[in-house]
Amino acid sequence: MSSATEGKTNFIYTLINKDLEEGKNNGEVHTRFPPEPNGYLHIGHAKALLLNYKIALDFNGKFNLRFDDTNPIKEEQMFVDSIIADIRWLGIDWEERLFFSSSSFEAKFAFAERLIKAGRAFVCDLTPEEIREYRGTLTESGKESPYRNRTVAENITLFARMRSGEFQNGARVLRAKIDMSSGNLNMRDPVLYRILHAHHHRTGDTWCIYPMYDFDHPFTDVLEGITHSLCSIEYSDHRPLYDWVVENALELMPEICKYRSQQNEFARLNMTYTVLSKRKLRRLVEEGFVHGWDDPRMPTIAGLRRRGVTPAAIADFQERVGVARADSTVDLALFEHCLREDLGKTALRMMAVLEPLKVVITNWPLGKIELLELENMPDEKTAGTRLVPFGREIYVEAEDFMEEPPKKFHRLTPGQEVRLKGAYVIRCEEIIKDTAGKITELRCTYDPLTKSGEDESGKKVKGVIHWVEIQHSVKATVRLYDSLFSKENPEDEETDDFTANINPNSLITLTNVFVEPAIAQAPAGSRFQFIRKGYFYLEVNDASKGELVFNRTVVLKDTWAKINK
RNA sequence: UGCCGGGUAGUGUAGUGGUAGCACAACGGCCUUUGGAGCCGUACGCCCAGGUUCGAACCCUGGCCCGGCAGCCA
Repeated sequence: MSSATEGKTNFIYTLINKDLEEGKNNGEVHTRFPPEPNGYLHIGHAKALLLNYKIALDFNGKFNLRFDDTNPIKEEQMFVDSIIADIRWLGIDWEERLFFSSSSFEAKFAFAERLIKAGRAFVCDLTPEEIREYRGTLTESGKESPYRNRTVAENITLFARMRSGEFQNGARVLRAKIDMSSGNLNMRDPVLYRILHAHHHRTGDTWCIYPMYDFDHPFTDVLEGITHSLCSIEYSDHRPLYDWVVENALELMPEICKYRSQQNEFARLNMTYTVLSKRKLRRLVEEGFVHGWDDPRMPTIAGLRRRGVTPAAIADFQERVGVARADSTVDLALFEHCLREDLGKTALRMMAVLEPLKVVITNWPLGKIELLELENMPDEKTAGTRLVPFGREIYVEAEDFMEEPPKKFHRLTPGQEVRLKGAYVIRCEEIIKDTAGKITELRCTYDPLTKSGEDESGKKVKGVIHWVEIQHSVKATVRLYDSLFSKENPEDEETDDFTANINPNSLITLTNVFVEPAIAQAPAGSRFQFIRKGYFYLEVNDASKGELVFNRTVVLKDTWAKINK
């Protein structure tokens, strides 16, 4: 046991430690992350990815990035690119070990030939429908293919002819000769190769036969020297077949197969208020419920990135979630906690008024602007300070004023003073309304003795609100994101269609937002805490177009909202 | 009802024969120029029933409940 793994206790670390004690694979630990390039990575993939990566780190081993590209019909180079970008962004380093299953198709073909020669594989002419019928059912055993006893020579010839392109898609397959009466369907002479006349994004038209996952994956693991091949629970039933392939690889291809790779399964991630299946995410995109795979409401890595989520928060989340074999659904609140924790110690505090209410401070001299020095992070002095202009006309948050406040409302009311954050204490003297009775402006007075940091008034006000001086403020657009679904579990509940549970308020766009001038100087990609409102990601800052767009990453914890319920 | 896997606070996860812990959430309080952060505290759990044992979350037996599997997908 290495000291690096102390403190981490999960069944995978336990089994790896045991393997190490037993001296398996020369005491090496080598993991991999094997995405299929047919879609975008999401937070569930990040769990698997980081798990594999950290195992390699913790056990002083190696980690490979490998694209499982054995099905040219579904896979595209575009996804290879996006997946690589996402994994890089997460901070994963695969060093020089970027691999593609398709790179070793030739070795796999040779392995298949040896299986044939060993009498352990055969070319089968049954149609797909017939193969299904012959396979039997969950409760009845299958029956052997009439082609099962072809001679080695005939099989070799037919397999070569499959490769050379003589047959149409689906005409023939190569199958393993295992056991048609096995209780495990995967062992009932599984298909190893199928004919697919399709252009592959890497091998082009070199091949018209492609290996199946169950044949390709274990063999590739062995080739790459993977010691621990982690996958999700639904592959448990495939493990005997995985082992069958590994055993045969070791026996029949000893010149290139040295490692006894082993598969172990863990439960995939589920989270409340979202869906994590490629099929469902695809529906959200294709049916226009979101604006694309990288919509900030999507649980995709690309979406989370635009949302303002940090790689550190994702990594922290992955560790806290842990890993086990039991099905589980993690509370979204845990993810949000990880976000706030990371952002809380890295994001500068700034002021922005999302829904402005004009306040005129009647006893402030006309035209006078005072520059106030505010801390960028109150709990972290090294983050420094900035100057914030203050003047006669400011905006405050509309919700921070109430004419007839409920009990415990600590903000601005006709009878109650509040402090403007980093500035002065003000009192509301007059409410201006339009003809409809809507409040359009407040007339307030300030107390000159209450300047922040040099208060001589002795006043103890309960409330502190944020504000922005109008003249120097910068207008911005803010996208308020909330969870995409309004139900903890979007997929059960009474409806049979998860899209019925989409949160109609998952995106609210505010275009009349005013931010303090310092924020407008920041480059796109910056993250801020808007005081009292939440964490925001500056997605676009294009001065030439006057465009300033923020995405809300996560709200602050809100005790008042809770009291109010 | 074939094969495989799984059930520890609300959620997630430790603990593999010796006082059931941790985190998030919840609740109460303190503190606060963010109703943020921080601090202190409270409550809640071994699926059930038998058995073995001085002693069982852990071992045995029998139930119950949940998940996966019949692509030439991965």
